[in-house]
Amino acid sequence: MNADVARESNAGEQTRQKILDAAEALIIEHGFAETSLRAIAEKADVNLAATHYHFGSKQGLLAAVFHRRLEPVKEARLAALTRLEQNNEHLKVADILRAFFVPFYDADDSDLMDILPGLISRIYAEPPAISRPMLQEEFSEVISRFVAALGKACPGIPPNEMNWRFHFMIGSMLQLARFQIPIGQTSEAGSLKEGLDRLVAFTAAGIEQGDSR
Amino acid sequence: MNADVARESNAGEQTRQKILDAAEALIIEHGFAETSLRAIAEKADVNLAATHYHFGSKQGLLAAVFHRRLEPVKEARLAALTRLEQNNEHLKVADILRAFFVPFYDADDSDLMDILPGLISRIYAEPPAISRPMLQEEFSEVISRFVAALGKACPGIPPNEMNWRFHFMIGSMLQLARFQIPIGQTSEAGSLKEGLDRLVAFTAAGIEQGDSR
DNA sequence: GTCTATATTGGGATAGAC
DNA sequence: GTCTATCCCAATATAGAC
Repeated sequence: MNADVARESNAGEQTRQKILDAAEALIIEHGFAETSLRAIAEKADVNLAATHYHFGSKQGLLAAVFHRRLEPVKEARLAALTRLEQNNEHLKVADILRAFFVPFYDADDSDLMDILPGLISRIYAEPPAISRPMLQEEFSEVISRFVAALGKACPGIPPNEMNWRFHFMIGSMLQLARFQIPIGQTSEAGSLKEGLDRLVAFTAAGIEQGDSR
Repeated sequence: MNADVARESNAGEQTRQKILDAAEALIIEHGFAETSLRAIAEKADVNLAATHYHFGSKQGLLAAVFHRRLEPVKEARLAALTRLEQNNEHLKVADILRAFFVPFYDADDSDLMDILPGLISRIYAEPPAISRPMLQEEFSEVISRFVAALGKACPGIPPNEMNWRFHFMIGSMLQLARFQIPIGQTSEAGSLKEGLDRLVAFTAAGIEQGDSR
């Protein structure tokens, strides 16, 4: 993984990556509107003009930052679900949810594990005019496949209702992403892994609710 | 309600309110960082300098905007829970959750109903350095009282675990606040009221999960 | 308490040399 | 493809008259 970065030996591509890395870190920490191109260029140790050369505008940089991370998550989620469907006749809700969460919280690359939740929760924090199209673009396929799988696992729940439950599930997921531990709780040894288990249990209960199996 | 606004007849207080109203609307629509004092002054039809006179700085205005709305919500939530506890021996989880949600989604004043969800989801969207202290300040008492009530309603669940479930519940609530309908869903006649019922059902299932009653 | 006018900063974007 | 220098604008904030 990440061989694409190492392989690029020309200076231009390296600069591009440095800018993306710096922008990503600053956006996670401060949000998009609060992050200036100047701050990004300084942290990346490149010239300010390079940001415009590579990405055209601040908006273009935003899109690139997000797309670089979201694309692999999308693929991993779809692949995990496909694997699940091939190996089992009847899927359990908790397994489907895990296939959805794991590429997000628990990437193979442990650096990514620190990055993804913070980054995605930022997208959702953007004004709907910005976040809606981006989420639609990056996630509509994933959402429809997972909602369908959940519907199949819970035959009693109509599709429209399952859409809503999926919606609430996303909210819980984001809450874990934003604040790793509950507000007002003193720091706890338990890792993100423990939060993930709790998230699966909580959302599975909400999704299965009222279904007769 | 809102007699405090009408009573203030001196011009200063009227200006203050106009600024707060305008700022609130713009923050809900665009977010805090994206809203300029100029835009606020223009919408409020007051002079730019008046914003500084009344609130000192942009940050000060932010705090005032939020506090004006959060204080009544806090009081309403605590009062609703107290009323519930006085009239029943054993509370149902769904009723406790309703006492928490209703002052938020379903205020008496129907204008407020449009304002509160959008505003509160904005607070959570702010960088943690800003949102954490504000949420702690405004909500810690409410959280501890509601978590305690939920714990009493579900004797099988340890307090630490209930903290987590409460945390996830907040996430679902915010998701409904941010996007009134699920992403990718075509507009639906159902009002916010319908979403509220679904929210109660979803979160109650997650909170009661594993409890033996 | 409200206004006009202005100081000052910071940020996005671009031109043009190398 | 990268740099320096600069343009231009928008924004926060303040000074001082009324």
